[in-house]
Amino acid sequence: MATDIKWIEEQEQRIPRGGVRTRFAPSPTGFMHVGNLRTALYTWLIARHGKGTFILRIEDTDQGRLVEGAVDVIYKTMAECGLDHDEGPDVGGPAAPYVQSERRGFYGKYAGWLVERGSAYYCFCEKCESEADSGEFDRADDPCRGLDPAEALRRVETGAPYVVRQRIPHEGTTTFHDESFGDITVENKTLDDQVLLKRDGLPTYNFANVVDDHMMGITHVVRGSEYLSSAPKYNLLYEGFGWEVPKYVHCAPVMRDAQHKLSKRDGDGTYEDLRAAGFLTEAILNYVALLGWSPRGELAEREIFSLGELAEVFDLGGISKSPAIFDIEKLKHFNSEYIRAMAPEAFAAAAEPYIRQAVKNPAIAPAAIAALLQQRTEVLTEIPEKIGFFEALPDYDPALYVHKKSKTDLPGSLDTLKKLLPELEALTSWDDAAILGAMTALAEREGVKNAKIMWPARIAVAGQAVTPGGAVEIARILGKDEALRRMRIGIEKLERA
RNA sequence: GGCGCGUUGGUCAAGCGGCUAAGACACCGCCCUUUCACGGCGGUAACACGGGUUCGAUUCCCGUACGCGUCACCA
Repeated sequence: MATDIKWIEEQEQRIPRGGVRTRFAPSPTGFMHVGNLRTALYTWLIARHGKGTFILRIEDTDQGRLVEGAVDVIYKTMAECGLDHDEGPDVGGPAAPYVQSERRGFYGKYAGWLVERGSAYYCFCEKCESEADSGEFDRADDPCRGLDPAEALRRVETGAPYVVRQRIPHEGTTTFHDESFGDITVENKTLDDQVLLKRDGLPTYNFANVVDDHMMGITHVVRGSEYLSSAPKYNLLYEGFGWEVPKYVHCAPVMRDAQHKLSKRDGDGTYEDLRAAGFLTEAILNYVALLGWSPRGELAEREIFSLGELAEVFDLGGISKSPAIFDIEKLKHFNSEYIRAMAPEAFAAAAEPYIRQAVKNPAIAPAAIAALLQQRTEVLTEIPEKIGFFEALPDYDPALYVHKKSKTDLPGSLDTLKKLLPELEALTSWDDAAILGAMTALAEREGVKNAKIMWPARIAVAGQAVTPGGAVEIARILGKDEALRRMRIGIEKLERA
């Protein structure tokens, strides 16, 4: 059971070197929540900023928590977000395989080697665990730690069940450097001899991570700050192996509110949910990028960045050390900015399903409504409720005709509609210019402000005060017959009122 | 509880020894306008607290408080 040094050396030769290499290493346990997405984004940005390599690695060692289809969600989300990877399970690469369960055989060899190097040891005591839990057992007293190596090896070879533990010095301190947190020093005695290889021969996450990151030549290890306190142990592990320590980049968590981290059970906590809620991928990425990172210097006031622009300006120093609260209102703002910046055709395409959800009338072109909506839509899902009146005139309260700013009242509105109706009936063409012309001409003839004509017209035609677009556009889209029919209804209503 | 990390307006945040302490979201007001929206202008609102160091602290150091993380054969 002596370590196969030759094998180790071969692996060493395989390690891809040169340039920045980062990896996103999710475990497929469900959907991608925002904090995860942000980690993926930062990891990708570091690679792209450094003209380096971005790797996708699937960490599926925990069979118990595997979720069906979760790997596909990861692929799909990454692709949709434009976070393309250069190496990964689906595209291969020099450090293949990229799925941890397919790397099973590696970890035991490395663990054995680490034991030989003196930085780990075989632990046979079955009672350690329960006794440690009950506080009756001090890990420092573990007899296995001091066991003669030859004796330990002999017991392993006889088939005695064991785990491999990291041998952490009882004295001294360990200092590691984090790119955003700086130098952090801890006393070694606060660190415990963590398990590296479990009784079933599989590695723990902490061990697999270090081995894989090394074998894949990762230069920047990006992860959540929940790993900050294990970082010293990682450092000791790298040192034990005699490996170069990568740069650490720890990111503060994304919070749902002051008390709660975003988690998968939160309604809008995942990328998928946000998409379903009507948010655009670009807006989500832009917002998430700024949740925990901000550009410095001249760019500090800027907020809108495309993915490519982010890659250009992203710097490790801009990463925040404190948790950020996810604010859906601000995301809405970003979303509306992105919606307004879209090409009209692109917006029409994105909005069409939502428009059709509310307006089935085949005579009405979704694109016509889309044009009215683009400048005033924050989230796509709010569209249906805004345009229901196109499908059917709501039964509205005549009081809507009273509007102080336009100086309209009930009798005045009735008068206006009565005068406007024949004018519109007489029109030979039904476009914005013609309709507007009829309305402004009437206003001029009556010697009143446009608003005094427009307001009653809007109410009559839409049956509500707040609408996308004005009376002219709505009348045009409804078509002459329907628009005039609604005006007659308005007149009836006013006569009865 | 031990250890580690953090703390600028309600939220995201700039600041990195000397500033009237940026900007954005939200909120309020005004203007524009064919309502709402958009846009323009303006406003309310912050350095957690206490000690130092310094000519001078939001900025550096030490405490306190609060928050987060971690102390698994889970990741």
